[in-house]
Amino acid sequence: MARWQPDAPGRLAAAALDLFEENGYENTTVIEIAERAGLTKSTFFRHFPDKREVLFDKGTVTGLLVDGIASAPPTAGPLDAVADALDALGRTFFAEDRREFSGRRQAVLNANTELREREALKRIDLTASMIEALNRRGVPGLTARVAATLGTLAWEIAFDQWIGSDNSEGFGPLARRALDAVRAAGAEC
Amino acid sequence: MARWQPDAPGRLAAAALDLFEENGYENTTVIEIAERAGLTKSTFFRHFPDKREVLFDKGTVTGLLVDGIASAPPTAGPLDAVADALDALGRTFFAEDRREFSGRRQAVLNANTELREREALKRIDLTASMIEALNRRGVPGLTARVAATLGTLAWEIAFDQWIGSDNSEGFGPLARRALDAVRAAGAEC
DNA sequence: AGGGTCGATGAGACCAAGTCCCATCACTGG
DNA sequence: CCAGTGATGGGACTTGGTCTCATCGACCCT
Repeated sequence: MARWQPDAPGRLAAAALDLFEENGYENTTVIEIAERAGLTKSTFFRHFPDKREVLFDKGTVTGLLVDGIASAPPTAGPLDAVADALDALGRTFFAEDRREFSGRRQAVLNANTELREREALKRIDLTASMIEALNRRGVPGLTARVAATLGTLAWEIAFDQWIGSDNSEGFGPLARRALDAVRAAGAEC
Repeated sequence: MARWQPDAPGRLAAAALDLFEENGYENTTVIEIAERAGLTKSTFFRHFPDKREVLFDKGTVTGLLVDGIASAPPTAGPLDAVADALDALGRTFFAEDRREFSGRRQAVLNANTELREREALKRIDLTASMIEALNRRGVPGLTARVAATLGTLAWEIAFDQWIGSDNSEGFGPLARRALDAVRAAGAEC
């Protein structure tokens, strides 16, 4: 078996996504994933702590969001800072070339409860990171919690639109509009 | 081994909570749980789909919340309906005699990522149920989403206070206050 | 060129979660 | 007293995940 080919984690992730699409998550074995990537079970678990994690990137999104919140203008309110961060995310991570992949990945996630569960945990941890970032801007506890929660909701809405529409206008603008809509809906509660 | 003792699921859940407190979730085996309850592994998995689920009740909370939202006065706004539902929950489920148990259980959940993950999924499913219930009241999509999300946040805040304080004033009032605070924080975003 | 070091991989034993099938027991009604 | 039914026990089996050790490949240094 040929060793030393580059980017083992990337090959494993690609193989996993393919197999999950073909046969479903539950009907796919870690050994099968590893074999398709030209590797072994041992190596799979050396790169990913468990089978689910192969579909999740390691904190780069969180980092981008936290940085985006931190670097928003000091005059910006909590939700404005979140909007800036989502916009930054749209420029760097949720770029057009990643849209098809994101859609495929999300379809796989939606099809399996175990994966949805992992996604739910990631979402909570992400929200917690946003709260911390807002706290560091001086936003008081509860306000930060509300802003981060609404920001996560806007993210979710914008993401669904982004992977759904064809002639898309990019994640950033969609997120801004979603956040405005959420803000408006919150006002009339 | 004595068979036919009553309430196998309850005995399993109690044994599990005890063992998780003593040795931690990861260091506890399903077989150990079953043995302490006077049962076997087979019976455990007959009552619970997996090891995590032994700490989660089967949808009664969701039912209570959905009913509470449905039976709120027609004039009540979305967040008011949610407040009524949380109040109903405080009267029927989060009663004083369940407080100590809830605290123990929550401590175990917080100590383990796998359990936090399951909790995160439950929270999302609960929020989805609340959204549906609000939709059935005529609350439009996005507004319902925001209201349910803020309601879940208020729940979380109130629950932490409820299991934390000693001379507690009950879950219902705490939830109402939390919801008001969340509403106020949302206004200044 | 050759030997040594080091990080990444392979191989396989091992444990626990979860599934499945079948035997067995206890309670119920006739 | 006996047949039926539902809950339990028992054990084989698959898979996820951990661990340890051997091995390989690249790079470095002389």
